[in-house]
Amino acid sequence: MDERIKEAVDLFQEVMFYGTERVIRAVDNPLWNEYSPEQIQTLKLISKEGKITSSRLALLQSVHKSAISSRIKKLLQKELIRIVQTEDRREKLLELTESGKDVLEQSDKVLMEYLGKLLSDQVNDKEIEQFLLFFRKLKEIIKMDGV
Amino acid sequence: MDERIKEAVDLFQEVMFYGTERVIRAVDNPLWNEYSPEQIQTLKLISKEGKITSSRLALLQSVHKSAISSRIKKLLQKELIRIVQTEDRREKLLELTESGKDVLEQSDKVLMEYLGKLLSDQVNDKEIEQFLLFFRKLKEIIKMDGV
DNA sequence: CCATAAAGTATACCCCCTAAACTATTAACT
DNA sequence: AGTTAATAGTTTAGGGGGTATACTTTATGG
Repeated sequence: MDERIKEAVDLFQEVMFYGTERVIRAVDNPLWNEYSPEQIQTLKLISKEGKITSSRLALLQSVHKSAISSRIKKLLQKELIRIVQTEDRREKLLELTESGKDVLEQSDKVLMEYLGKLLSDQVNDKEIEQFLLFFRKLKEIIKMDGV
Repeated sequence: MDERIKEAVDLFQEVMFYGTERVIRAVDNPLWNEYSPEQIQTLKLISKEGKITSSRLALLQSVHKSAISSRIKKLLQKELIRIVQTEDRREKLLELTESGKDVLEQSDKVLMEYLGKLLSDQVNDKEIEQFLLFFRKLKEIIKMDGV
């Protein structure tokens, strides 16, 4: 295999697998102690789709439905989401409550400040364009589009 | 804030936080069912440093020492690592056993095949150079160098 | 020589995940 | 229509991840 591919894989592993964890822990904000990254992501997905079912969440997060089930339970207890019944009485559509929207908004703000500073401190104007290209390509590669 | 920084942060979040998880779950190999990503990473770090203490592992993985303690316990039970006593009888140096080296080697191979294919399928020869540049830059940004 | 610091361990408590069993409801097929 | 199969979710058991705190053992430094 190409040496450069090999290096890319190493870097991919190092940066994506382990670096991400470090960044998440470095974001020091009360919000992140109160809600887990997975919970926040769930809010984000619900917000993005407006209303969503558990099964679709499981699909989007690549996770077993029982994992979603317990997550939903916690979000309901915290009153960040609510259930909307549909005609099909097996399924439950989920949507954000006002408080859920607030939490999501705050979380976005915190992250934007942290990462924004990180990026603007270390990436100059010329590089930022290439960064965007890179991230878009990366997203494409790991097939994250809508699922 | 610059609109492009904003987009970069969004992509960063999406790709790094959530995309990584998806990739990890997509790597379908018995090895990954037997050993957790954290355990593998621990093996990798031990291998990289030859011998290492728990405290240094905690530092490198940005994790509380008690988390390392339990991880080490599991790796010892699986006989992937062993303890080497030093003069300072408080500390325990850790090193890989033969079996630990095997596991690490296999895991690297599996990952290399999976990610290697992903990359070489979707990134052409010209792009790969830029990929390397940006992974290196990314690594720098999230301050992962040696700690 | 004693107080303080450092390396690890143990425990309690939380989150995340899977697999398998189970309920309820709807779709499908003979 | 009536029975069978599929689908949406929940629950439970079991294992991994993490934190904080208290505690032991061993060094270090006044």
